[in-house]
Amino acid sequence: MNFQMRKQIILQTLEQKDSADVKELAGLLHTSEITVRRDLALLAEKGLLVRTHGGAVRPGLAKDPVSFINKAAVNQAQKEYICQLALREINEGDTIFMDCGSTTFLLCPLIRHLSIRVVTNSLPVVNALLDCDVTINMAGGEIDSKRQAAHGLMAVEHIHRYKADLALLGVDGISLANGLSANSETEAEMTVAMAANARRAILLCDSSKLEKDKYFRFAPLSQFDSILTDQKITPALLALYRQAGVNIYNV
Amino acid sequence: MNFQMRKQIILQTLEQKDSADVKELAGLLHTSEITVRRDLALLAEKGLLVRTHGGAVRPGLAKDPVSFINKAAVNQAQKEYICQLALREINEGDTIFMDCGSTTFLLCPLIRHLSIRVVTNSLPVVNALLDCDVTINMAGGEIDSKRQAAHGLMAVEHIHRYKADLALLGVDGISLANGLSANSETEAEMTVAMAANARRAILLCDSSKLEKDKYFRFAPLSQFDSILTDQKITPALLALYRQAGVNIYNV
DNA sequence: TCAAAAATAATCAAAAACGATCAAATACGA
DNA sequence: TCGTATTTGATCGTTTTTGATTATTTTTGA
Repeated sequence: MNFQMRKQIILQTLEQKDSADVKELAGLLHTSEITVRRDLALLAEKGLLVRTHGGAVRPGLAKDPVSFINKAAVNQAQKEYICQLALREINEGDTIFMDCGSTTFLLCPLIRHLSIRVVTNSLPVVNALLDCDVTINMAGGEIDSKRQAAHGLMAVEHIHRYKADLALLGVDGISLANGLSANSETEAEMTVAMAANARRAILLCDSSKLEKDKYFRFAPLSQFDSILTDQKITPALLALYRQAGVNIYNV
Repeated sequence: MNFQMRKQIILQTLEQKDSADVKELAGLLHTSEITVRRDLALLAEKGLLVRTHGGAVRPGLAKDPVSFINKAAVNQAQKEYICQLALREINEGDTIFMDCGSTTFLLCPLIRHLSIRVVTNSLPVVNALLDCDVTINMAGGEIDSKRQAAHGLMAVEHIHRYKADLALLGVDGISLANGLSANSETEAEMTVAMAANARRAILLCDSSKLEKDKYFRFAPLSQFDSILTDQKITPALLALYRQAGVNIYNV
């Protein structure tokens, strides 16, 4: 058993299990722990793995988990429910716009295995979709540190260069009277741009945001194809929206 | 049993088992170990196999699976030294291009307190500069999962929309004879675009990459203002570069 | 925070493999 | 058959790899 062979087995093991410890590898390779350590040091030097105390992990695993602000925790159950509804709207091969909402972020784990193309301005979404079957396209521009997303002229221009089958959009507030409203103009701009360049634009909106107006009104409901919400919405409100001609779904 | 016959058997054995040792082959070929070694040396010279201590492996097996993530760990001390040199080139108020190299990534912690604007195509750089005094602008486009960076037409176009005071660029290989070379065309494209749109373009290049040619040659040294490297460079090499008119610094 | 346990790095020694050199065997042509 | 060239094998000093030992560092749990 020479170094090349051990290297194969070590890298293969890491590929399968993400990590391995020195004892385990020594047994697997029928060699001593010191030899394993030496091998790991060599492979780490080439960046083929990352050493840990007692073993090694795949390089991808060691990259610092980016600490994204997790608004997702608020109303998470409802948001995850909405994600399930959104998932049914996605077809293999689609190109999809996803904005920087917390709901779209929660959708990411559910679409990693799909052969689709995602165009987004959200850093957390990009991060959640790295190394999977999804082709990612990020809109460039000035980065808003708070929202961890690209906004502004360049970002909007970027979106206008693409045509998507579907836009999945979060929104801060919706009301029948005033349509969509947001806490920030730049975010609203992005929502409008994505909706304008997608064949279908769907709003992901948990029931707590319905009939809430935020400070900046920016679009009528008629510009969107449908709203996906959760089961906490009252039947009366649901009926009211439908009566107004809005396609709103919670099942 | 002549050399041609042995060659057949050796290559066939490697094809079947991926590797073989000298003892084993000597038995198989009914010959001495020294003869096997001589055969292996000849075959290795032609690239038909790769020698190891005690035997040989198939050429494919010895190749390192390319992994771009966490190259930062390789030669980290030298790279951090280069970052110190680069830091001196940056002035408050500057707009700076930074590409997706591991050296530029290591520079991030050192510039978080500066009031500058950074335009980059690298996700790790963006992440490392979130929530600090730096204004970040990310180039949009298709995301290369391996390199964790935006590349391609849109990304290059994005860069061309901006003008920077300084471009800090990593590079895979530099040689006096062939100039800059890279492992990937898309990365080279970005390097060229950034250099073209910056008042000063500086190469960050640890000494291990000097006089190394990678597979894609893409730019002459004359397009760059200077090279920053580390102290492991030999004085002879340093003199050689300076004699050729290259501004190269390691202090 | 400290102390025990685990893992590591450093040093050294042994074993295996290697390269160089030379001698023997073999093949080949005149 | 002889002489030469090529291939093969043997020997020996050198290098590489491996494993053992011990001191140091890192981790972990109180």
